[in-house]
Amino acid sequence: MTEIEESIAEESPDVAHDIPDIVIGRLPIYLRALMRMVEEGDKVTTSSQELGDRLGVSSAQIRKDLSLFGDFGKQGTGYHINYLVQQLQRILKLDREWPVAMVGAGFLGHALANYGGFKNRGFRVAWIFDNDPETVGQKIGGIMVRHVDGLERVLRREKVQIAMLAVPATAAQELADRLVASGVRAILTYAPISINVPEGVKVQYSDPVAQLQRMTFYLDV
Amino acid sequence: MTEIEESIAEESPDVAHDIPDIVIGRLPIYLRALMRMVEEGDKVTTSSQELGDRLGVSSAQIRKDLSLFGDFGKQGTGYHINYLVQQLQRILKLDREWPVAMVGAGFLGHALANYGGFKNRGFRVAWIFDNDPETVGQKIGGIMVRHVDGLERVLRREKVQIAMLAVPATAAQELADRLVASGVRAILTYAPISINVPEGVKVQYSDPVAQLQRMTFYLDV
DNA sequence: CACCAATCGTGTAACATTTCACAATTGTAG
DNA sequence: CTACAATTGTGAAATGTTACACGATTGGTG
Repeated sequence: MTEIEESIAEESPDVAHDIPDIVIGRLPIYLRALMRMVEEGDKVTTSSQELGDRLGVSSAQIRKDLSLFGDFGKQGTGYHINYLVQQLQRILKLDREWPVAMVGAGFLGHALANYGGFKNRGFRVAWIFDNDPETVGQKIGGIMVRHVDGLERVLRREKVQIAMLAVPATAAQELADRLVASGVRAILTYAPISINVPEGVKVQYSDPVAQLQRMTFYLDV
Repeated sequence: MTEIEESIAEESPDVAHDIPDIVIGRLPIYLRALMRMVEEGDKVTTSSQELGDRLGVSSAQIRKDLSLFGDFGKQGTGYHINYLVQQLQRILKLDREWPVAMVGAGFLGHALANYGGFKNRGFRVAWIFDNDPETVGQKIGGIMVRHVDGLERVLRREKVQIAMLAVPATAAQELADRLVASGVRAILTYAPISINVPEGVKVQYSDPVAQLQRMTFYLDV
């Protein structure tokens, strides 16, 4: 699902070495379902079976994925939900709040900057950049929009590692280059174009049209 | 594969069931890059090598993927860009314009409905639904927002097969059920929750937080 | 015309991922 | 205290995906 072209992962101090990226991609999904169970509050433990049923994944896959990081479950009873949430947050380095830069404050950047869903999931939109004089200076979700000219200085100074890119396709590669040059190591881009980044930088793509196109193949006329 | 199976596959009008979904997922990316080449307009042909370099994919993978659908290239010269675009559009059933329903006209649904990028890529936001009396009746991108109560009637009547879902997590499953019951077969959802749908219905997920979480694993602290 | 560089399509090998199936462990009920 | 149902973690088998390597074909050049 997901799109192709991601840079190769650097090693993490912990266990990162031989964990397949495809497994890493499933952990946020597990975490999301587990946090939902916490909210529901009607159970203390769950099983790989129950979790898998909710997510449409086999129980064996969940057990195997989790076993790459440790023994989190208990035979006969399953997984303690709160404990597993904690462990997944630790593995994914979500036991902190990452400041994120939003580049592009058009319709989409505006909507995402306002999105309340980052809270409690590890992220906070901390800076917003745009190149439109009308937009610069306005506040979005309590954050002042800065001119994109100051991007390098701010990101370097604040050691920002994560950025979201919501600019036109024509500007995406240049801005990605500037983000990388400013120390950003993870980019979530909404521009409908593949961008090239050096090794060690991760890119995730979100192109609604490409996602729709992936489904029409299966539709009847 | 035996010879018999091979010839059946060749003659079968419906090649869909032997094609891995992961290949289908790459075709829109190829198409996107090829359409960009068309826009650039400086070349008539391209090669699997050039395309792969742009996308960070091996040339062999591109050749193998395409070869599942036919022989589109020519030894020595590569692929005729316009022809390959046409073929990919045909394969992905993008040689028409699919009407899409947008469910949820909050910040995100609003932004997506306004997004100009659907044009010329096979889609058109044709209906917008919301449950907020303030929003219903307003126009977004020239489309009148209807009350979600009328969803079933409209989608059935218009035979809509594709929907985008931009509603809170708590409402997502119920609305997905209603979409499916109304004949929708492909759902692109922005709600941060896994939804369950019957066989034959495709779902694509776009949860910005999950995508960010997938990258933090690789970041240094 | 003969040669050569470019490039495809593809069989096969290598590698990656998922599923299976079961011993081991746990908590519970009688 | 024992029997049992639930459930994990995991080695091995099955399945799926990618990369390699090469014959075949093409168009261009001398």
